[in-house]
Amino acid sequence: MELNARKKKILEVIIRDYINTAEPVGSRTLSKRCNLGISPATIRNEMADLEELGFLVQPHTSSGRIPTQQAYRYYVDEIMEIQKLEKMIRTDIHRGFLDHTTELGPTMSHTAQVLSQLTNYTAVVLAPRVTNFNCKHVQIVSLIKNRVLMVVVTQEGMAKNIEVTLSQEVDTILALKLSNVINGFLKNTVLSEMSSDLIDQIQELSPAESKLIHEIIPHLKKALMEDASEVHSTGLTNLFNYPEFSDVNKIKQLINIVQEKQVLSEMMASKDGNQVIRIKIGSENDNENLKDFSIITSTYELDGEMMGAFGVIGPTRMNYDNVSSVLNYIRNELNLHISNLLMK
Amino acid sequence: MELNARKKKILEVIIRDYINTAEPVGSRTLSKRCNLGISPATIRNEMADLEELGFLVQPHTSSGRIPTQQAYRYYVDEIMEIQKLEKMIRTDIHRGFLDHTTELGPTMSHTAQVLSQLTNYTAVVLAPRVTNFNCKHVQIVSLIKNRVLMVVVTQEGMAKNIEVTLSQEVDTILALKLSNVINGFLKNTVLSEMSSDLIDQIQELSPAESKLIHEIIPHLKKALMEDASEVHSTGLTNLFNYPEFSDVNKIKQLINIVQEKQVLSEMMASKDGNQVIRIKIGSENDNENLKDFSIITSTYELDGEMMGAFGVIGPTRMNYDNVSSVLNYIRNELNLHISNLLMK
DNA sequence: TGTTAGCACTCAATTATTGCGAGTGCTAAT
DNA sequence: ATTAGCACTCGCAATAATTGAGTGCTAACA
Repeated sequence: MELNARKKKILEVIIRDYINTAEPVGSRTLSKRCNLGISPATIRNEMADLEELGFLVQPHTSSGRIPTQQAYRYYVDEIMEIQKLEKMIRTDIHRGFLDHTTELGPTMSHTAQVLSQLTNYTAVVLAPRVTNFNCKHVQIVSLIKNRVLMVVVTQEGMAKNIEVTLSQEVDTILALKLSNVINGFLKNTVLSEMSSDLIDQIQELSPAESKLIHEIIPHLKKALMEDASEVHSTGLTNLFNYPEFSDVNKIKQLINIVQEKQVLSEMMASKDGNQVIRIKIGSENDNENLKDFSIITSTYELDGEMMGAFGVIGPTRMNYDNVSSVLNYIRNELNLHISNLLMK
Repeated sequence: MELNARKKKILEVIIRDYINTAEPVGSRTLSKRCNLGISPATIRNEMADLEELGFLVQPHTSSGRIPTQQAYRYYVDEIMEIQKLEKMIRTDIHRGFLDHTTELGPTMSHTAQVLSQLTNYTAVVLAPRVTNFNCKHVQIVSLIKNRVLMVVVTQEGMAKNIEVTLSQEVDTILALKLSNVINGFLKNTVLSEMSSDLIDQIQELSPAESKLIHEIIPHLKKALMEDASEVHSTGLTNLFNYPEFSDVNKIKQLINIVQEKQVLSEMMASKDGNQVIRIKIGSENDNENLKDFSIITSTYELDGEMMGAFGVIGPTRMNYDNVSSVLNYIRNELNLHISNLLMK
């Protein structure tokens, strides 16, 4: 879909204006704002064209026009360019990260904090997942009686707790022994490939111990399959200030989204082409609750492998320029600091 | 403050009615509802008295009256009695707990779930704290380079993770040794009493190891001091349906409360007399954000010692009867199931 | 032929007007 | 002490009038 330069310009100004004010924009006000020296009448003609092409709609006859989702999509694809953030802001962000990157958890919540503050929307950050394939160490800790805690440590130095109840009592000594068995195994292969046969081949186990290992392995596998990566979110109330969310039902939707961490996590982690900044506008989102929102996400990496995702949820009338710039820069920062925290 | 029987009855009916309908209640409708065979005129006189005594207010001249906070307080103290829940509901709850009490985390979130569902308000549950005094085992797990995870296990079989960065690299072997040293120490005394002098007396340590122990202990102490007990909350959106929360600002307040977990946790854990069910109405709450809400809390115990708290946040026009009954029963259930999960 | 001024028209939003009804306080009768 | 009766109050909902930003169309113009 191609537009001539003037239509493009007009569309741009309309979108920018509407993003700022949330008010339908009319030909009169527009002719003042865009210095193209065109009269309102001409603009009206162009606007009529743009409406016919599906870029604009009128909330009611004889009101200004507002951009459609298609318009935002066009704007994002063809008009806007990701700007570099101002030097001052960049250094501010950088300093903030330096103060909060000694541990993984705080880094994640700080990221969410910064995101929501810089964009004035709701921020979501997905912590790195602990999965099957990069598990380098398992420590079994006796809790009480037949309850144990399994701590799984990944190659990158992340940890995940799994609490289970076993059929027999496990004391500290036994817990240590079980840990050793599993870790010995982990030297040669990955957890997901540990089968019953392999367990039975292990020499030094008593029948009771063998039985425990047989119980433990499926629990480990199962827990590592679930991608229950932690989700941090902030700035929920930021959106309350925008007029489109003065409706309590919209707010309900938003809260439902943020609370369904599982869904959110899957959605954000899903790859979509190779784009660094992914923009989903309104109904482009699969999730029913997100139909009235736009969401912009990005990912952070370690040695080229995707570790986690982060992004911003806001109205479809979102400041796509600014958010993209912010995400872009935060992405760099995260990549930088994550590689200090984790290692391959 | 004493009221004669009739005034008391009238006040009761007004409160009950207002709790149900959120509408100011007038003398006419009242005379029908309360079968005391009194005419509206008489009721009007009584109501005027009750207003003078501070139990009722009129939103505007010539409308019905609504109860004041003082009225709710009187109702809670002098009128209402905690009912036993219906048999059917009791068994329902009990069954539900049986299905969700194999682990501590799920038990907590299930409790929150049940609470919010039974009351239709917002539920909050505080998981047991892991503190200094009942720590029986510490397991140090090497994460990567100089980063380690310390798992603290309590007498009761709860665990807490503490992630720290140390000055030297710690491998699996060293982590084990450090764990042993600390656990050896724990046999005789509690963590909070471990001093520099005592560490230096330990024989088997190399200077490097000694240095690490010197670093680790303060981290442990500090982490166990913070009472960052986990907070589970559910049913945030339940309150949205009540007319008093159709205002976005009220909702903002609520979200702020629930998000400030630290504050919430302190508030709920604070003892207040020896009451089993604690009721705070509107401005009886210290927290500014809670001034428009009522909160009813209770605690669960293990061997007579308080483990955690749970409760419900709702409008001051809260169904105090029902919520109290529910909390009362849930408290018993929790005490029962917690003692299966944890042990002294 | 593209642009613009002018004009009649539309329609949401605001303000004013009215009527209704649930409620009150007061007084006089029971 | 209680109650019926009555005049009065005032929020609320419905209706009507007003305003104003915006449009589409037509005719004139460069």
